[in-house]
Amino acid sequence: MAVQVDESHARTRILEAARQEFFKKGYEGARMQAIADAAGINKALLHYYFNNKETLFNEIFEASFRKFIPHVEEMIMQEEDIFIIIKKFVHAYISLMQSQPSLPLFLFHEINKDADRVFKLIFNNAQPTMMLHLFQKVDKAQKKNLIKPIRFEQLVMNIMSMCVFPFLAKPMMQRVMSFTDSVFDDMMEQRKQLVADFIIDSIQIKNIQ
Amino acid sequence: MAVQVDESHARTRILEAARQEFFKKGYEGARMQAIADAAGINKALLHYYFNNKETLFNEIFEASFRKFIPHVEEMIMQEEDIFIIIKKFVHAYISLMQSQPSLPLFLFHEINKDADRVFKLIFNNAQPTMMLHLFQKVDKAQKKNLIKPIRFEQLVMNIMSMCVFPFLAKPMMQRVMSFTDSVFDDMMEQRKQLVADFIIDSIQIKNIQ
DNA sequence: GTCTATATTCAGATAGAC
DNA sequence: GTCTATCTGAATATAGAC
Repeated sequence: MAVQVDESHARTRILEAARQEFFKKGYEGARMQAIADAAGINKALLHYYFNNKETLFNEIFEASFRKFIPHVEEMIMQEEDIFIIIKKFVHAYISLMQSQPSLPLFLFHEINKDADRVFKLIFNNAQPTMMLHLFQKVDKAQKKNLIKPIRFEQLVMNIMSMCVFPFLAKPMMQRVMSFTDSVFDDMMEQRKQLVADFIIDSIQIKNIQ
Repeated sequence: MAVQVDESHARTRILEAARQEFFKKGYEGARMQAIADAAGINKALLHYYFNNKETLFNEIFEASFRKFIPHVEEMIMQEEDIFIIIKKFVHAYISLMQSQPSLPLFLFHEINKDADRVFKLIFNNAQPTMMLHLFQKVDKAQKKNLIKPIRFEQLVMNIMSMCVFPFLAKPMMQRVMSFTDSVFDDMMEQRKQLVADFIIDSIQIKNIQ
């Protein structure tokens, strides 16, 4: 007898509908009615599966937040060439954004409203160690005179900026610079290479002989 | 007889309180009660000055949006050296963000919810021509072989990313990389120089003789 | 212009039938 | 599990005194 293994269709549809609604509108802007409609059910059933709006939200938020920090720790630890690390990091981040384009705006908006609440919700799991590993590799490369002496935090800001910002600013940029969705997609695909090159070009110490 | 020239204190205080509340919480998250409290008045008086929440919001949104595009058109038109243009552009943008740190998140969030509504509200005034002027200068510099052949849109993305993103990601970055407000402020001050150099380093064609 | 008190609206939540 | 109908509460908005 199939002990209900399959996440009954309704529950799954609710989660997907809720994710989209919360991502687009934020917590307060999201409507339970809209979620129910998108999932093809009614509000009562929503409350049957998830007691209330906050429960539903938290479930989605936690899962989303974990995704925002890409799983590249192992790669960083194993790889020695700092330029390859940067290339792979950029690639991983842009790919993540492509698969979840409205994730960062959602996260930043919620964090902005109440950072403490958010981080309490998240950091029962310990602080991610990715940054530490990255720092060590950058530090080593600087000591070997492979890259210029830029402050680590500034370098990370630059990399993350160029990977994530376009997805935050997309609707605005599209208006100001008049390009279509398809052009945007092409640009983002290009950026996997372009951003990595851009970073490397600017930090690399070129030995001119 | 002083024909009420002075924007009676209350109205000014309301606008300032409302700006902060809307910037932090977004339209739906903002509370008229909170605005009234912060302005040191009560809700009824809010409705006396501004008929309703939406009116108040629109007033603030329009003014904010205009600010987001810095007034650098004249500078761009007059200056010939593309590297100086970039330096001044970066400086202007970061300075703007320093004076209005939560402006971009607010704008992007509201635009994300309903881009059409927002742009209808804004673009009675014509499309800003800044981008066009900037494009022409970049194009000219490329034809003179001063800078590498990067696509214009990508270059703009890179510049804006590095100027604006840190202010969007601040609370998140502070957690992940553990730095204080004062360190953040110092970093942003540094970035006026650093970002400009970073960009120029990566697009400049160096004539090695 | 500013207030207290009250009305209205609407979204989240519940009761209960099937 | 799923629905219709209803309740509750919170937030916006208004009436009207001073």
